[in-house]
Amino acid sequence: MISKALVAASTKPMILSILLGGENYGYQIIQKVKKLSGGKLEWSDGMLYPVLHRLEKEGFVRSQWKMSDGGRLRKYYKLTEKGGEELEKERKQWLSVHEALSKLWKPIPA
Amino acid sequence: MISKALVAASTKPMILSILLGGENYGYQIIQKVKKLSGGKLEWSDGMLYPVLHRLEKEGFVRSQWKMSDGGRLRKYYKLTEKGGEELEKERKQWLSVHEALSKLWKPIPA
DNA sequence: TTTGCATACATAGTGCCGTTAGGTATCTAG
DNA sequence: CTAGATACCTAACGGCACTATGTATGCAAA
Repeated sequence: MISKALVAASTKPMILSILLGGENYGYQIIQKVKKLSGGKLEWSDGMLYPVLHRLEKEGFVRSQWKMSDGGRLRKYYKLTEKGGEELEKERKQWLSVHEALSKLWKPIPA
Repeated sequence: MISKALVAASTKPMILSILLGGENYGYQIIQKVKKLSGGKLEWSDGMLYPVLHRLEKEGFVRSQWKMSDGGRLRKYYKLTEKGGEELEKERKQWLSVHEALSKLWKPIPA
């Protein structure tokens, strides 16, 4: 179980990073996150869709309804240029914090 | 500037980690965080004190008023055993998420 | 000496956002 | 035909950082 705060901090960079690898639909993103984390991160759909809508509203992703081979309608999301820039900012922020925490977790400082 | 969500996710592990190295008072924690992050993380006191109170209420830290050499009263916080266990949980969660993100950020997968 | 800044603690109101819960619809397997 | 997975959506609730504000002390510059 991952804490709420940590989920909140990782959703945006995680989604943008996944979309960096190509377009995905919502349900697919949930499955990828689960697999990527080895089952530790299990997102609910009720959490994901509002985030996707917000990201689209802010111009970081763009969506498109498409018919899958199975004749099923899905909403695919892809990263925009602005979203790519945002991802880079998010990534830098994450790494800054991670670095600070890593310093504290290293038993023997240089 | 670090996003609100990322700050929220890192405050608890960061504070507990700092207290792992010995007792500290509030203002001191803010300064250490700033230094540790190279100035990227600048916590406001209005954010920190409620967190410390909450951590104490939950039994993760214990506080004690002490007179400093300069004759100044300060509230020192130290990690409890329970707080140490909590830190370990927080650390594992953080590393899980970090690992998942790292996979997405590695251009060439194995 | 008084003005300003850093130090040092505290609380209240606001707003964001994950969580929980509930709703609709299609596809597949038993 | 029915149960579960797939696939999308929204509303109410609660936790928590942020901002603003208040109090008090020590120190240095004007």
